[in-house]
Amino acid sequence: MPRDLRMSRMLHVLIHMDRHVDRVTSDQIAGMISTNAVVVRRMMAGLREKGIVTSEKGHGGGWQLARALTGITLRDVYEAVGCPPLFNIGPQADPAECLVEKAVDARLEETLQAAEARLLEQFDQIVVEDLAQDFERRFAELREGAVEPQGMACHAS
Amino acid sequence: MPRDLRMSRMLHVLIHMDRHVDRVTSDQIAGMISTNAVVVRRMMAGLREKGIVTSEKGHGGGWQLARALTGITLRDVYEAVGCPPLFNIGPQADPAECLVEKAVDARLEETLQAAEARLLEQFDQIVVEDLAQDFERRFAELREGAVEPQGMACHAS
DNA sequence: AAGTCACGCAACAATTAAAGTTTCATGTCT
DNA sequence: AGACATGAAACTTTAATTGTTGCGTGACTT
Repeated sequence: MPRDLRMSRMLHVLIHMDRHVDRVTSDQIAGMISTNAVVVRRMMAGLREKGIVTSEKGHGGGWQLARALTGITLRDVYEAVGCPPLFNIGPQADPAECLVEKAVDARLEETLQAAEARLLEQFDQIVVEDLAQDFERRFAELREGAVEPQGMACHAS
Repeated sequence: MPRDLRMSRMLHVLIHMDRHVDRVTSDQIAGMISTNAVVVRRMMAGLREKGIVTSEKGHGGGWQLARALTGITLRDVYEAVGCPPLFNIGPQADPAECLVEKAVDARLEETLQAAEARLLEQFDQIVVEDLAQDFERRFAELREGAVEPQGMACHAS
């Protein structure tokens, strides 16, 4: 299995929603991240449950941001997409019988847990607005340079 | 896909090899970790290339430890099994065109890289002997308690 | 010299979770 | 009524580890 892209994709979408559009449909979002509307709804449902976005059915409906990007941390988004396992390595899931294996598993788990805690702390300290400003810095640099600024808002705008 | 178990499994095997047996066949190792000999050879080949174990063909052959456990770090074992990706999450592999996506991917990658570097430092500072002593502590505690010490060397001894 | 044991290697099948797809139902605006 | 958009269920596809089978090679035993 390749890596879990949900968090990365949702961050991408949130910034577009804040900077470029007021209300978007699942189909438009699907265009941004090269997938289809059902996959989008699946992921966005998690964001809605966390109060990050709202959805409206029917004609003229779609998705809207519910909070400013300054109030959304990477941790919020990570949890919104269902807290997928952070690590690809580790001991087997079900507890071992062998004492050697138990000792190995415990130490490995402990080390990974500590790393996970540190990473989640990082996620707590970064808000999506930080990433949006990273984008604007890149955009400004591109305009200053000799190249014309194409691809600013990918497929969406 | 479940988690990558190779590192955990090889740590388990190395401790058994040091504490319980002098020379083991792939089949015996397969019995320890509940798999078959081919899977074992695949993983052990990496350890051999790193100089951690040696192998001998033919009658009476098998695998032997080449170094003391005090000289083998978790990092060594991690690299020996091929440096599998540590994280299950992250941005997509191929570089994005959209500037927003680029900014998101760069920041996420940077954060994960930092976490990876910290974790690998931890792996550098733990030697397999440390885990072996964890095991012996557990074993001693079990003998002191009222329970008989079964399952000391799992299926192997 | 024959036989057995054990690694080396190549090719293929099984498993698992994310991602992708299809279909239908529900709600809302014009 | 009709068009649009989300909600939800069921199924297929994909990618990587793991599991399996078969054959070749080397080494010890009798």
